[in-house]
Amino acid sequence: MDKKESQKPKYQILKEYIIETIGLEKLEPGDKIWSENELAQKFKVSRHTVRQAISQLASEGWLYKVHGKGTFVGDRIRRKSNKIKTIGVMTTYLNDYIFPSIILGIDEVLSKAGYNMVLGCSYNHHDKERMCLENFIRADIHGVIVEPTKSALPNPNLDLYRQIIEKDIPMFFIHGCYKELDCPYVVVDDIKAGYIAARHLIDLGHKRIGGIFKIDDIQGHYRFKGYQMALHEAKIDLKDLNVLWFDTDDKREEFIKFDKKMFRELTKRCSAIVCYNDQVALKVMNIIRKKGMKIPEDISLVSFDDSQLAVVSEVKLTTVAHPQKKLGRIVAESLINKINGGKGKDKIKMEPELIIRGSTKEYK
Amino acid sequence: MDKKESQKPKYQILKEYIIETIGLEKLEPGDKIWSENELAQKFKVSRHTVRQAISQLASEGWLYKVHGKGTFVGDRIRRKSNKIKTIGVMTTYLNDYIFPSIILGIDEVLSKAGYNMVLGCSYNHHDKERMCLENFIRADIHGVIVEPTKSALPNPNLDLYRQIIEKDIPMFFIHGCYKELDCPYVVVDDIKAGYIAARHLIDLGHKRIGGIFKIDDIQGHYRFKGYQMALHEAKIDLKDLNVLWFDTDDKREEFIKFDKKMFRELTKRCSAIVCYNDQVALKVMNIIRKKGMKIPEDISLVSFDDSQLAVVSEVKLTTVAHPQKKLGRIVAESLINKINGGKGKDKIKMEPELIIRGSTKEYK
DNA sequence: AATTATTTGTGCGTATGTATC
DNA sequence: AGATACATACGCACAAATAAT
Repeated sequence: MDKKESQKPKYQILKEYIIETIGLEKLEPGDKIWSENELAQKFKVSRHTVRQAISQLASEGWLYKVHGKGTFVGDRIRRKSNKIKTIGVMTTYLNDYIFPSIILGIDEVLSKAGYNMVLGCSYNHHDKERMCLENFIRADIHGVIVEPTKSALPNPNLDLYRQIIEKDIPMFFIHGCYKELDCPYVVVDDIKAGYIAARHLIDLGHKRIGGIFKIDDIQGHYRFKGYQMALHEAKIDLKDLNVLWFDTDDKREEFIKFDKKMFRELTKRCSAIVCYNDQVALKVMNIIRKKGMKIPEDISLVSFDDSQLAVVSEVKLTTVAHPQKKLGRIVAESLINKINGGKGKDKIKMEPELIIRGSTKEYK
Repeated sequence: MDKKESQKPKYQILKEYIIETIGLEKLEPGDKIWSENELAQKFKVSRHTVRQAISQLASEGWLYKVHGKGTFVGDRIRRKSNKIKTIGVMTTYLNDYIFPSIILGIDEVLSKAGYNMVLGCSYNHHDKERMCLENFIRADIHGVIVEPTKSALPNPNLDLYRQIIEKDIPMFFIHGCYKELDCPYVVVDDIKAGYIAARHLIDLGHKRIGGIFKIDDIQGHYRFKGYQMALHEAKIDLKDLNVLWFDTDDKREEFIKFDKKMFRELTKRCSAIVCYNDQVALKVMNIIRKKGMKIPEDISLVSFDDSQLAVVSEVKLTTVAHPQKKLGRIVAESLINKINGGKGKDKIKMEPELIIRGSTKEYK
């Protein structure tokens, strides 16, 4: 047993002892520790050895020394890194839609707690996502908030996420989480949201209810699932033809590349459509209007998120609200709590809320 | 002259010599440097002193040591920027208005160049501004982009700005610059913008042209100045009563705290109003509409920025466009250029452009 | 205001251990 | 096996900063 200890250099043992004792004796930052000579006597080593141990601890931030006064316990905040704590935040988009509000909520909490926020944006592409993550890791951040990129698809950047987890850097996902990772998250209950949306239409008497969902996003799948559940509960057959799927690139370029014929069919067959989000609803609204049909008289629309867009057009959108700023605040608070070693809820689901406006109407 | 040198400890002198020599002899990472004994003989110091110098340099990344082999020049890439370069960006607001677009433009350039972006938000208050700046400085960033807080008022945080300048951290302002600092900036030519706005109304035949401007913002002053110039040029007397001023807090809370009577007078006296920005124009529009007057039939409005808000209401705003994303890109590019030691333009003025929509009409 | 004790900072000499070639 | 180079460790001396007397 002596061997194991004696394999370690004496200064190493001393270092460990000092760190341990700081913890045990509950020394606060600024408290004085023993002088070099005291330690040397106590451990029966030379002062040189003590100095080696102490100077290394000092350069690591555990201690600081003042000439002529003594050696003191370092500022605990500075122990891990001299620098201010920084949180990496990555979302799929930055300036659009609900994202500014989410980021605002995060910033409110982080800046109040004295954290810096490093912002990255994946533009919902895996290569950009990878770049951001690499930046985060290199920047030596203290926590991460991520909105996953194409969360319903296999992710090529899981190695980086695992690296973050292995480094014990607290990480929260928002909106969804890669199913391969078991990570804390704050999400809106999208299944419920989908259910609420469809249920609202059913309650209004609609029976032929179509849906447009995003296929590369886990939120799209969940909202679809809720929609499906509501229809099933109401014993309405879900016809595959009534559901259209699109993906990120469709949306960004000119949206709804999917067969125009299919869309025409959809509007003919259905009296109501559940739209993946407000953006989609607006585009659908424009197309329908161009066909000479009216909303909500001819077709009812329900969308998701309650973004600024929802109230922009003449017909305000009935939409299932996303908590936006509140979600930002909650995820930031949870993350800080985790960083400070607190035991909070790991998986948080926020309740969606239906906001009824002008885009839905009773089916006569 | 010997004194100065001898005040420094020997190991310090040695450290400097070693760093210098690496540069002079163009030693590449991986090259071996002299052994501890060689250095000790060469400088006539003890080997212990050499070790002190070398071990510090090693912990700083300049050198690395291999037991039994020797001491080697460290990886140069790791030397200067082991950590990724980070740019601090502070704006007055985050989620509103044109700011998401500006930030997007900055992010596009920075992330492509491999920089991280640390985002801060002053909410246009000096205390928040101070917090952000302190964070930036502590975070050891490589460059700063700032939209000044209450740029027309004396600033209590100039000490921090000066600290940044003294540290030779490249800094660009956007939208305006504190007059006490001589800093690089990228701005919209707000005087010209103000001129264009008023000129447009004059060209439409308006003679009684009011204005609403922001008093704590330098942009407000410049836009007013342009407005003034246009009126003067057209030999229209500028009546003080036709100009209203508001400040940040007015806007944030319930806007236009200024005497309602004055505002009523303004709408009676004028056939057109130049509004500080789209937000103000929308509020003014609402008030005017409540009075039963119509835009642009009864009163013409010109605003600034061409934000998303400009096209939200039924009557789309005639507005002098802010380049938004482009401004973000330009300031980010300029900053990176400066960081890399390039000689670019320091003071950049971007041209505003009038976008004519539905809120202005010929004066009959 | 000067002195003294304490504490860290700098520096030298020496000895032994261990990794590499 | 031996030479070389770094790693650990001890002891000593003096300088410089600090605090208390």
